[in-house]
Amino acid sequence: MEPHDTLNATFSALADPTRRAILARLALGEASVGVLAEPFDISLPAVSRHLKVLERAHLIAREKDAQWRRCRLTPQALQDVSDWVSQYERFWNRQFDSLANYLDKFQRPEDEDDDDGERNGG
Amino acid sequence: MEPHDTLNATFSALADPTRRAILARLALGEASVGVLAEPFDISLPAVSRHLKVLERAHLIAREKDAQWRRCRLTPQALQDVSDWVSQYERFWNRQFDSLANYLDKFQRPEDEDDDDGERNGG
DNA sequence: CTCGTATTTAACCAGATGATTAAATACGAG
DNA sequence: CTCGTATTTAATCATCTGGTTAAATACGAG
Repeated sequence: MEPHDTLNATFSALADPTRRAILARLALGEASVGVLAEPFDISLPAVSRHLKVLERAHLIAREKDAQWRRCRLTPQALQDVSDWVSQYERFWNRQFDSLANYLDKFQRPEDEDDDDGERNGG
Repeated sequence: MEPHDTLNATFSALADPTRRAILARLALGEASVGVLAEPFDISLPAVSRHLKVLERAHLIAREKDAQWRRCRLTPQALQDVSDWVSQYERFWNRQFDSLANYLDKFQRPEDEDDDDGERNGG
C-alpha cells in the first residue's frame, strides 16, 4: 500500500489541466519536452517544471537521449489512484447501506453552481 | 463528460490528506462538522474550510439539521475520477505494448550508454 | 573548443492555499 | 431577547504553485 504522501503528490500533479493534457499526449506515445510543449501557450521552462512535477509523482519517467529527454507514461501512480478510488466504488455501484438511499435521494443534476456562500432556508 | 474544470477541483480537493481522511470517515456514514474535526489536530475553521473545498468539488454534500451540518459523501466526483483514470488502464494492463512502436521510432541504430538515467523500476 | 539545439536552473512575481485567532451567524431552549 | 452550542466568516500570515525572462547546462556536430 502506498503511503499517503505519494497520493498527495499524485493528486496534486493531476490537479492541473496542462499536466493532464501532457499525460493524454503521452498516452499516444513518447515525446520530447519540446514536442510536448508545442500545443501549449506557455514557455518551455514552464513545461519543464510541469514535467518535473509529473515525474516526482511517478506519473511519467524521463530518459536521456542525446540532448533530448524522452518522456513516457508510467502506470504506477495512476494505478495507485485507481486503487484508492476503488474503495469508494460501492457508493455508486451498489447500495452500501441505508446511506446509499440518502445519496440517491440527494443526487441533483442541477448541482453545477460553484458558488459557496449558500444560504438555504433564510 | 465532465469539464476539466470539475476535474481540477476534484483532484485539487483530493490532494490533501486531511480531506481524504474526511472522505474516508464519511464513507462510514454521515457526520457533523464537529465530529469530523475530532480526529484532527487543526482548528474547527480549518476543517470547515476543508469541507467547503470538498463540497465545491462535489465530493460531499451538506445538509442542515438544526445548528448542525450533516455531511455525507456524494459519488459523482469520485466516479468522474474513476472514469478519467480508466482511460489509462491499458498502461498497467498491457504494459507499454502499443507504446513499444513509438519507442521503436526513437531507437537509434547504435545503442549508446544511457549512464545515470533515472530508471523507474522501484 | 565552438556553435546550435534541447532542456533545466535561477531569480522573481502574482495568486492560491492552509492554518490561526477573534468575531459573527444560525438555531434550539428558556 | 438571551444563553449555549455548532459552524462559518473575517483578517492575517507563511508557504506553495505556476508563470515569466535570462542565463546555464548538456550534447552532437564541425
